[in-house]
Amino acid sequence: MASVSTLGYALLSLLTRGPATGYDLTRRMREPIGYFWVAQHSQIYPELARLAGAGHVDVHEGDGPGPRAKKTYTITESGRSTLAEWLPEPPAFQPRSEVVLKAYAVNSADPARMAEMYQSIADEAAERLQTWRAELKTMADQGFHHPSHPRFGNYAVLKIGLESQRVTHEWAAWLAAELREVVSGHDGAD
Amino acid sequence: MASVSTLGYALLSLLTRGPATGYDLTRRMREPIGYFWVAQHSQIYPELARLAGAGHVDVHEGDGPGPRAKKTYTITESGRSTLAEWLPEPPAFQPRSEVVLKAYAVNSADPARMAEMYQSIADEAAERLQTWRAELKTMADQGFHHPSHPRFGNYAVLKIGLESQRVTHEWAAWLAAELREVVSGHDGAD
DNA sequence: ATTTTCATGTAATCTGTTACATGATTAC
DNA sequence: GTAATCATGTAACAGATTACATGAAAAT
Repeated sequence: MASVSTLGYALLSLLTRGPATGYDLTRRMREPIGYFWVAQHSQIYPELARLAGAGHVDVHEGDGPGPRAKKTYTITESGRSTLAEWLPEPPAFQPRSEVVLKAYAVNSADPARMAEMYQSIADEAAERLQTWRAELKTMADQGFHHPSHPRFGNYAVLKIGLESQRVTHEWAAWLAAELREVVSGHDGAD
Repeated sequence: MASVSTLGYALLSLLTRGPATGYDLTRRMREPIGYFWVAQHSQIYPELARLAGAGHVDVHEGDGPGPRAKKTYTITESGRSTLAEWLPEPPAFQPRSEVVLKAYAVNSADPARMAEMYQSIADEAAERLQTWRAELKTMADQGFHHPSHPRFGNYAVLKIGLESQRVTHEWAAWLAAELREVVSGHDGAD
């Protein structure tokens, strides 16, 4: 009884949205769950084979565009119940942010260059914030914001994605401004 | 010229706060940078050896409590400049949150149990929020909030940590409330 | 004509976790 | 006396990234 990895559960979650090929899943792993969970196709293909071996997904082979057959995966009852058991278990926190790590060591580098870097982070976050805000609105218009809607999960993920970008934007902009103050020389003692 | 891993840079960052043993670094890797970067001692010891081999840290061996010598590491000029070059480079985003992944699949599980789980997450975040708020105040009282203070990095990390917990708290509480509504049956159509 | 998209796989490498292993000193 | 803290290491395994490899069809 090979236990399922977190990536396996991520794939099962994606397959609750409907059958898909490994290729499809690689793309779906970007929006919106990809804002919080990433995987390359080289990781996805072997994992799908494992899930199929465990009976959590069914495979249908058809003609492919390239030299190999195209495989469409469908979640099975076993897959659904395995997923349902895993979901309410207390999830692990997994930090690890290079953005924040660099802030920890911020005074070990040139403040002007660090200010530039954090300003870029702030700008990118602001852009994402705008895009995702529009996406969230579209989802709400489609009724995804109702907790019983089958795509409520997409809505919930985008919602925290939005808030995370807002926090990143505000924090990075603050940090960039503080660093620019150091550069300009007047430190503004309070 | 073996290039330094992200963990290596994390250790160099910690060593800018002063010399330390691998054991010390394992503990320092918890507060506050540990809120955003974690590592076990089994990963830290070999990495310190690599940094020493590359000349980024100096080692001083002394009497240890156990069968082996106690090694105290100090960052070198080479270590400082390597760190300073890495810092302004655009950092990689590394998502990967089990908490959010589970939200993506939230309607594949029992809503009552999921509501409980997210309520726990919300409660834990609220607790951390309180603790970290107090810590941030202590830091500000010590002058860490000035960008030229050698421990400004600690302050900056704690600041985003706080905001992240706030967002997690609000989002998880919202999600738990929505799920409880599903359980109680009246969905409140808008 | 060339690039992008569709589609699947493997190999080598790197990163990270869990478990094993040792032993002195200090606090309860 | 027992548990926690100090202190360092290795081995086995699991998870993830980068690069290699193939090839048709559609779009530019």
